[in-house]
Amino acid sequence: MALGTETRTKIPASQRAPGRPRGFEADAVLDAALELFWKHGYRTTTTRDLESALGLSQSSLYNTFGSKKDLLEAALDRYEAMTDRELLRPMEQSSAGLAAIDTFFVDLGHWVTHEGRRGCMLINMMAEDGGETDAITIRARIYRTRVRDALRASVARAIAEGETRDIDADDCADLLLGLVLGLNIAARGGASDTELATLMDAIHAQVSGWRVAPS
Amino acid sequence: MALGTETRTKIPASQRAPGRPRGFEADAVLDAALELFWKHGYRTTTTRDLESALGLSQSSLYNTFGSKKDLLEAALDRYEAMTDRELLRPMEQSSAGLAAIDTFFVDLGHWVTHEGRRGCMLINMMAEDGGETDAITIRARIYRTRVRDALRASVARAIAEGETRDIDADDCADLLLGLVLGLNIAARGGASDTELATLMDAIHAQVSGWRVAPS
DNA sequence: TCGATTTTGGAACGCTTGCTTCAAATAATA
DNA sequence: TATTATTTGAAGCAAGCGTTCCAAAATCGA
Repeated sequence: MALGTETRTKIPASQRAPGRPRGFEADAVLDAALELFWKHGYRTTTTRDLESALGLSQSSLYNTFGSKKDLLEAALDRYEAMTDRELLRPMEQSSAGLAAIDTFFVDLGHWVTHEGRRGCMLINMMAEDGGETDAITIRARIYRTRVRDALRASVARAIAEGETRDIDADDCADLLLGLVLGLNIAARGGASDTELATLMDAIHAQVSGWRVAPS
Repeated sequence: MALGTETRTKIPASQRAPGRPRGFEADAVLDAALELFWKHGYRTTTTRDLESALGLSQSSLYNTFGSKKDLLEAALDRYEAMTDRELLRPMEQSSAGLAAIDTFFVDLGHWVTHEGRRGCMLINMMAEDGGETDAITIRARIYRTRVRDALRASVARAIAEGETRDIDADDCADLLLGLVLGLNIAARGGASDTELATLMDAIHAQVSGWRVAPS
């Protein structure tokens, strides 16, 4: 019986397809975890919360993802893909100038107020972490740069097409990034609907003010 | 022996000056607690942290202030007085228009970056709490209104004195308040010195752009 | 069907949390 | 000095945290 064991070492364990299969799909679980971290924050989401919301035991959770921080990282990967797809690429691939910025902020407004004022998860994490975790700090910095560059490109397009009066693309992009951060914390931190709408209006008025001919 | 107890009930306990006196000054302790909450946040500051930093035992702490949340409230009272004195009243009492806004943002820049990027404590609390605690939400809302109104008054002064071109004071104030929030989260959330300086420059450029004659 | 290998549920661990308890210490009053 | 009222320090409490352990369950190649 106990013969023919010599072939076992040749095949990597990851390809031998042994053992009990998983009772869940990792991606679906990641999306559910993303939802929790996004809505309630990292620290306040406990592994017990995850257990009951994701429908799998803590042992499976740790067995699959490693640790709570690892799970957050994996969820953030998915989140970045989401923002890329739904917020940033549309602006980057648009041929419009100021109009692209307008639609970006409208989309962002929906994004951060959707389902109980979740804000932007990456900015939430950056605020919650407070620069203590390198992985988060770096991730947030890259994200900010990405948003700023996309905004700058739109402003540059507007300038190139003679859509605007004399403005500096970098200053505009920096200002808008600051407003993205401000809008996020306003949405997340309990500002009223009125307050939020007011801020959105002010941002829109600002962008409109860059146009050559007053609308 | 057990005689002459009839006078005891006539005098209120708070005025009879009995018992062992405190070994600390409440105001100094409040300032130290404020420091901790400001720098490290509310949740991450434990009662043991307070115990060792304030130099008094937890029993004294609870005996004097009630609870951790009560201590935060008392510390926030002091913080509000600080911001009033050092940030808001100078702008409110200034006779300048746009220049008052410029100095406000310079002061704010120092304020939020001082001693390891503490940000503005009230905005920190509003972000950390996420609209869950009414006391915090209301306090933050009042503060935002206060900042916004002071900014609006300065813009209105600039308009009245013909310092600016055609702008709307309310839109400007809302925009600037959004930038106050953005600057805070940038400082608190691990943005680099360069990034912060860049944002400050963009804000300054924005305010300068409101002037009639380009500087 | 056997043995190897993995996942699963549940219990448990060690640690930290906000808060309380209580006897000892301290000081003004009578 | 005895009484009374208050603070203080140390220990302790129950609950919650992230994480680990382990026997039972489930699958596949042989």
